[in-house]
Amino acid sequence: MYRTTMHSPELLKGSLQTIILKLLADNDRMYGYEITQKVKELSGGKLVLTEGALYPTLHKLEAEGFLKTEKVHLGKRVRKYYHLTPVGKNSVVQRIEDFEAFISTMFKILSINPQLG
Amino acid sequence: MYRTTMHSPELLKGSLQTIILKLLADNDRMYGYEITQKVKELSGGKLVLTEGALYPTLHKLEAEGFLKTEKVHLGKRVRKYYHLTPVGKNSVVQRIEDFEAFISTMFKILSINPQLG
DNA sequence: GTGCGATACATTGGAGTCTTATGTAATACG
DNA sequence: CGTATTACATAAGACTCCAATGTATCGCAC
Repeated sequence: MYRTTMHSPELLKGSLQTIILKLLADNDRMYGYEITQKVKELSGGKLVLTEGALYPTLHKLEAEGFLKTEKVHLGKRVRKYYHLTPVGKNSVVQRIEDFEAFISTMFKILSINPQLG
Repeated sequence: MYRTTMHSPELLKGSLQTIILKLLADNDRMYGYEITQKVKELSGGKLVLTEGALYPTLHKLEAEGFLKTEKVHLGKRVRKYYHLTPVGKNSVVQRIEDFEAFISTMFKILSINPQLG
């Protein structure tokens, strides 16, 4: 997926949108590069987003109405800030619930006790 | 992935191999249809494997040396039992550790408290 | 004795998601 | 000034899974 130092990158498939939406729910507005750095920080370096995964996903979430953008000029450079739309805000709650349901089901199948930290 | 009543089937991508290997670690030998039923049972009906996902995955795991098969004749029908190879047994432990590491990282990013059951 | 649901295997085409590679360009810093 | 970092982006391809389809047997009710 988005490059990881863990052994099974496939596991992460499908969670990138959830990660992005959650970060934007916590931080009001962020730009692409900032998201990659925040993920690296929060995961203790275990998760490193590639741009090839990030930007197409941001564009898709925007096209689907979950995100809005505003361009900010910094000297000659243009930075694109993303923030949640009202629809986006609702979907964050839903997606985290879905993720928790998924984990709960996987714990049952894999016989994992639900108190790992 | 393998059809689910949850809202985000994409989340499950990448975990099918882990599920299969774990079931075979717990049950010594199983055949395809039996695996679909066991997953349905363990997940409380939330996860339903499709054959289009299951059989290619079983064949792939066999080709990679994680599984071996034995054919059992039942009247005119042939049932294919799968069981873990020694390599397969080692990989189960590894994959579950990877899965737990993934969950741990996701919990950090999504600010989820690790005591949902 | 037959029709139907369940059992049991399998393949194919396609959608979706991510990776690798590549491209462009500005800024910071030594 | 050259190199790492910041910052955007796209394109080709791999990989995983789903939906659809195919074949065939078995158990049971009617």
